[in-house]
Formats: sequence, C-alpha cells, structure tokens
Amino acid sequence: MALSSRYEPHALEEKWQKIWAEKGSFDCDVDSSKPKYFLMEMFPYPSGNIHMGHVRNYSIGDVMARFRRLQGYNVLHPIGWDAFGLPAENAAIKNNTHPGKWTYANIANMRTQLQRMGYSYDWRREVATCRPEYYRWEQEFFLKCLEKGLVYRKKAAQNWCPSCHTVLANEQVIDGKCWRCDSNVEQKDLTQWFFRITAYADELLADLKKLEAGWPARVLTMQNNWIGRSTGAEIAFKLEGAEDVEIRVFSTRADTLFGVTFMTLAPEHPLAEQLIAGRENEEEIRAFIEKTRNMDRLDRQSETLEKEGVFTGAYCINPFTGDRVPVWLGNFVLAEYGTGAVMAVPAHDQRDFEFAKKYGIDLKVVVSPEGQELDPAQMTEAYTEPGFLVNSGEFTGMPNVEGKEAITKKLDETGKGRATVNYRLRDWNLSRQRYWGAPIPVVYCEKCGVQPVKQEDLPVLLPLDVKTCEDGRSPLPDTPSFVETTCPCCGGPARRETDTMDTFVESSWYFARYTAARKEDGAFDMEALKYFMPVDQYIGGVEHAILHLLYSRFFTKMLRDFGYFPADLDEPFKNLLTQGMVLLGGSKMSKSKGNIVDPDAMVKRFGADTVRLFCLFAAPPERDFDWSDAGIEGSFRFVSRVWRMFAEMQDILKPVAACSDLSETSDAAIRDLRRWEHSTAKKVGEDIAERNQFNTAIAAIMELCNAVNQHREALSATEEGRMALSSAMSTILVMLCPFTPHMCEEVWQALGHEDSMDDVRWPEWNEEALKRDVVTIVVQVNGKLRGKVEVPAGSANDVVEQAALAEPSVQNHIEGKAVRKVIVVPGKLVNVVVG
RNA sequence: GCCGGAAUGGUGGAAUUGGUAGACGCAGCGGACUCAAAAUCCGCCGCUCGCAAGAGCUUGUGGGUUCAAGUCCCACUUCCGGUACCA
Repeated sequence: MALSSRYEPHALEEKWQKIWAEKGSFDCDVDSSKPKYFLMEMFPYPSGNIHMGHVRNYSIGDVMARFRRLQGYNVLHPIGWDAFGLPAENAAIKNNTHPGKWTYANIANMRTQLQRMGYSYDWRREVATCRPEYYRWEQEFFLKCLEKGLVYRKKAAQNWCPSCHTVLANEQVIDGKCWRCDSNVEQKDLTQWFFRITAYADELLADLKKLEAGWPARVLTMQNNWIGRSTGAEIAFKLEGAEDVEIRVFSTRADTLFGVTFMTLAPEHPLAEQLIAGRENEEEIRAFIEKTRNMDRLDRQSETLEKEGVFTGAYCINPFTGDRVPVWLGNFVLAEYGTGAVMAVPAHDQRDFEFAKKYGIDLKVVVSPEGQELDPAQMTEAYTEPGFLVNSGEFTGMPNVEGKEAITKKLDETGKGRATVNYRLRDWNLSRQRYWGAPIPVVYCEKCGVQPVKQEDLPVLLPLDVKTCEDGRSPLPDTPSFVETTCPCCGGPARRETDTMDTFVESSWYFARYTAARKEDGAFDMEALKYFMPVDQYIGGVEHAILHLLYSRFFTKMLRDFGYFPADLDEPFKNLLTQGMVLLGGSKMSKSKGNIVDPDAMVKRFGADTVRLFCLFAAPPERDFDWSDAGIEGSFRFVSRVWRMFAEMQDILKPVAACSDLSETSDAAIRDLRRWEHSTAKKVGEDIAERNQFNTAIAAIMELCNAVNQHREALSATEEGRMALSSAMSTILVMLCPFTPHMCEEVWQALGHEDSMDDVRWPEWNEEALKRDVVTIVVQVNGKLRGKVEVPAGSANDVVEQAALAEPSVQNHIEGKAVRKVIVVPGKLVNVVVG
C-alpha cells in the first residue's frame, strides 16, 4: 500500500482506533511472566466535554503508558468517571432533568472524545462511581469503619456552604470560601459523620519519607504542613476555688511556664459557662462570646482582626509557681486546636505581648539572652530567641531548650502534665446534605439509636425516581420510600440517614478497584492487588495535592489494616507527576470568561496525533503553558514532514527493525547517521523514563529527522546507505509511536512490516555506534572560548594540548604571555591559563 | 511571617555530573519554486561596536569559590504556589 504524499490524519486515526479496540490491544490482565506497570491519570468528572487540561493530562499518561508497553511491561492503564457530585445536581435543576441522566449522557459523550484521542485504555475496566456496583463497596468500608471506631458521629461547628446547601471538609474550604462555588463558608452546629483520619496522622506524616523519591517536593511539603505536627506539653492549671476543675493547655514552650501571667480560653471553651456564671459583668462577657461566635469565619481568621478579650473574673493556679493566673476569653483562640486554651507568656510570645499591653497585664521575663538582663518595662516586643532560663526556680540557668525538656519531665513526674503531640489535621467530615452521592448506610431507630445497615442488605440504593428540588436542597428527606425503613436491630420502624458521602470518598479507593473492576463478590481481588499495586505512576493536577492525595493515602492504610489490601501496601502511588495548567492568553481557560480552546475543534483541524504531540512539546509537563495556535501548527508541520519523508522514501525503505543496521562500514555518512540514530534512541528513552521530559525527547527526534534529511540524498544511492536510512527511519517511527500512534501504525503497515506496533520493542542503542573517530575539542584561554580543534578520538592529553596550543586564534591570545597551566578535559575541552 | 518553586533571546523553552549558553520549535527577515498565492525547500536570526576580520557584553541584582559558574556558596529583588492569630 502506497502512502499518499499528503498527510491526512482523520480517516487513518479512526481506522486505527477501531483496530485497537477490536484487537483489545490495551487489555491487560494479571500475567506473572511479565513485569507490570500500573499507570493512571486522575479520573475526570463527567462535566460534559473534555477540555485542554484533560487532553494534556491524558496525553502525558498515554505517552508514558505506550512507552512502557514498548519496553515490554504489562501495562495497566485504566480510566473511569468521578461521577457523583454537585454539578450534576445543579445542571439537572437548570435543565429540568435527572442528575443521573445528565451524568450518564456526559460519560457517553466524553468516552467518545477520549477514544478519538487514541488513548490506550483498557476500557473493560472502566468504572463510574455513581453505579451501585461501585459505591456498594464503600458502604461496606463505612460499616467496617464504624465497627472499628474509625468513623463516628459528632456535633460540632461545621463549615457550611449556603449556596451548595451542604457542609464541607476543612480541606474543601479555600481561603474561607467553598472550593466549588466560591461562596463564603459559614459555621453551623450540626451532627455529622467523621472519618478518624487523625488516627493515621503519624503514619501519614512518617510515610511521606517513602514518597520522597517519586513525589514532587512541594506536594510532600504541603501535606507535611497540612498534617502540621507539633510537639509540646499538655499542662493542667487547677481552677482557684474549685480544685477538682482543671484547665488544660497545650504549649510548645513549656520552658516558659514560669512566665505565665494570664490564660486565654476560646469563647467556645466548654468551661466558659461555668467560669462566668454569676459574675457581676456576666452580661458583658456573654455579649463578647456571642459576638465572637457569630463572627464570619473569614473575618475571625484574618490577620488584621483586632485581638480582643474579656476577663472572666476567675483565676487558675500555675502548677509550678502557685501564682494566681487570671483567666480571659480571647477571640483569637481556636476551640478546635490543641485544648482550646492557651497559657499566655507575654514576655516571650508576640501575640501574648500585644494582648498584655492592650489590657495592662504584667510581663514576667523567664528567658534571657546570655549575659544580658531583660527589663519588662523596656521591652517593645516579645523575646522569642533562644537563651537561658531566669526566674524559673530550680530550672534557672539552663539553656531554654534543655529547660523545655526538664520542665516537661517534671510535669510528667508530678502528674501536672505530660509531653504530647498536636496535629493541625482534623478528622474528615464525610456527610453531605446532597442528593447525588452514595447513601451513608445507617438507620436511626427510636429504640435502638444509630444502627448500621446489615452487610447483606447492601447496597443501600440511591433512589433514582426523585425530583430534584428547585432550591438545590436534597430531595432525600422528602422521599418516604427511601427514608422509611425498619430497624436492623429490633425490626421496628426506623429512618434512614439522608446525608450522602463526600465524593472524595469514591476517589479514595478507585485506583484499587481498577485492578478487579468487574468483580461482583467483593471489592477487590487480593491476587490482582498483589500483582498490580501500588500504582507505579499517577498523573494529575497539583490542586489535589492535599485533598484527594491525602485521603487516598489514608484509605490505603485503613484498607490495609482492615485486610482488604495486602499487609505491606502502605502507599497507593509510588510516583506522582503533577502537570501544569493549559492557559490561554496567560490566564486559566474558563467557560465563563469565554477563553476556551476546544480539543474537538483542534482534532478536527489537525488530527489527534498533532494535538497530543503539541501538548507534550509545548512545555515540560509540570509547568503551566500558554496555548498557542502558531505552536500547534508547527507540530502539525512536523508530523506532516515525517509523513512526507516516508512517502518520498517509501520505495527505498525496507521493513527493518529500529537500530538494526550495525554492519561494518567505512562510509562516514552512514557512521554519522548511525551515531545520530543510536544516541537519539538513548536520549529519548532516558528523557521519557527517567526525566519526564517529553519536550526534549520530541526535540531530539526532530533533530534525528533533520540528520536523515541531510544524508538522505547521498545515502539513497547505495544498498548499504539504504539500509542505514531504513534503520534510522524505523527508529524514528518507533520513538514517535507513543506520541503520534495512529500515524506511526499507518506508516509501519505501509512499509510492509509483518508485525504491528503492538509487537514492537523500544530500540536498543549500541555503544559501538555512538563512538566517534574524530572529536571536536573546545579551546579556551583563561576560560574564554578562543577556538576549536579536531583530534582523533581517544588522543592522549599531551597530543590534545599541543594541538590546542597550535591553534592560530589561541596563539593570538597567548602571545607574549606566560602559560601558567593547561587544563585538559578529555574529549571535551582545553583551557589555557595565561597571566 | 513561615515553607516550597521559579527568574535564560522577540517568544515557548534547551543546557542530564561545574566544561562550547541559547538545542528544538514559534515569530521575524532574505532567497528559490509560482502568473500569483498557499504549501514546500534553502539561508539568516542574543545584544553592542565594526564595512569586515574581529572585539566586548550577556542566564533577575550584588558579592564569593574555581583554570572554568545558568549550574556551587553568601546576601538581596521580583514573581508564582502553599500555609498561617496553630498556642
């Protein structure tokens, strides 16, 4: 079959997509005879159409998947749909349809779009999280959590998004706003279900070390900060006049215990009520508490918030000094962190210092710099540097760092406190007051209380015959057929939980479900998990650095401990690539701004191969890149040029393997082309496998094409020249295959190869072929480039040195000066030092 | 404030272990082909001075180490991201 001189991608792309699907080219099953490679991209939310961000994400993944296949790996490359969630409900309300209908229609459309891109997925393993066959397993996990105490119900102030009518996890509140709709988040007291993610805080933190080799540093840092471990001491202050009541504080500065001059509690602190009852200014204090509680979360957490407080009239007792310590309430103390109470040391904490100045509270210096005495009256700011303890009883004179340990130890020995660790990480609120999500499998019984649904009654199906409410509220509480049930314990009438699970629950384990996606009698298949897990390469946006990636790590550890996962599977994702965004005109593409580049339109114009190639060539994958119409035209020109080269040379090219021509030859042009061919195979392989540098890999292939064009005419004339060209052109084709698979398959077939690209292996470069007869040596004088000399490869240093010194331009620059030193870097460079 | 990351031509970006800065593209300029255009092919393309040969300068700024620095060290500037009354 002859290749037409013009490259026309559309028909051939469709043809090969069909062939791959029919052959099952990308189907992957457990095969212990081959090394596995599990690669996946973050699955999309079925919003309607794929956008350029998806195309970039999945093109990066597909290049890596196809490359690993060429290397002989058994590659698992699955895809699915993160199909529960708010936009479906909103769209359903707007278009007067059902969220499920909307979602499944979008999935159908986007599946076609992905297939048109030629991505090499094992479609048999496709999952959609809104299907009962999927979410029933997470209902099972929930019940297991309940049994093990890793999920619990708690009433507390929650992040409430008034526009989405639901609570949000801490991770979903960005700058005080809803991560989805940007509304200001309010605080609301609600009883909600929580995953006890804090039970894994230590392991989640410690195991970040295991990810250092494969995860970007900044993601590790972000998780580290989010978990926010701080070590310190919990210290008990007895309440004056009520010796059985203790106020416990958490402090990282136990060394300053002797310097405490007041105590501040959060207005929400459980003891507040008891402290203020019956005080003469009780009304005033209550007003303060109310004011603080009602404050907008954003305002309360803002840096500029005026620090305010009110004295309760109560005192507590410093456990070491016996001092009376006045107890205040402060608007800056957070009820949720530590114990909700702070011991204040104004001499050594800037915030306490400012508060004390404002309300006229004394300072007591307990840490001084060496050989210096601090005068509280003269201080303009807190002294927070290291120093030596003063005014600290038996601890006076110690360096404060040692003092911290000594005081903590003494606290422990005397039962007045203990060393402890605090985390910033909160438990994960998983309840959502929304319809389109997985039902939480519990019921409420008047007699028996909260009861788990029986395992054999799973799944609790989300009813589909409901009408979504106009105002966005969940219709579930008003759906008697769903709500009304019987108690699994006593059989009496009971009510179902109408909250659904956060959609991040579904995405916390989908990677593992891929390994046995169609299994009906269990969530996972242990053999498949053992073979495929962990995911060797995960690819997605950095916006999930905390949310999804932290939750998935938590689920992996939890499911491991439940016995669902292999006992040695601690982390789900071995390597993580966080890809940058695709911008247009310097800003994020968005429908509302109207600055969108539609992938479908680009595929129509240039074909999928060009779109894929351009996304990888435009920038390194981690970086944001600005879409450029001129740029994609350049990529189209390159693909067309490669096509044309094959079309023009078709008569002389033989169907040989890549890097196959190694026959002895004295032809310098053949040796030169062969060196290009083999060094490119080496570089491109390393760029893809070790550095994720697809842009430079493509650039190197372009260079090889340029080299072929240079030698083409001369080499076409002889049989050995035609062999060299054939080998080089095969190498180009195999190396391009991960990027532009359709074009490569078509050309490969047209060249008369009996095998298909499915059976081809990545070219193996040959050390011999890389060798040069003559090398160019750069000559510097005093570090400045002054000339170049050619010497036989492997020349002795003194030979190279003589040749360099003999160079006329070098002579000019050393003339009349003394040569002090000559540095020879073999095969590369000579530097003549004169002075 | 703290923690990360970045800064290289007109432009996207290369330079892998300290060893030719600007690979490969894009844009631009000149030429060939064409009646013309598109497509394609060939050539030029960091800045300054110079007719040229050539010389000098150049990787955010200022210092340093080194025969040699985009790369290492110190100080700083700007930008991006994360995080923050966290006790």
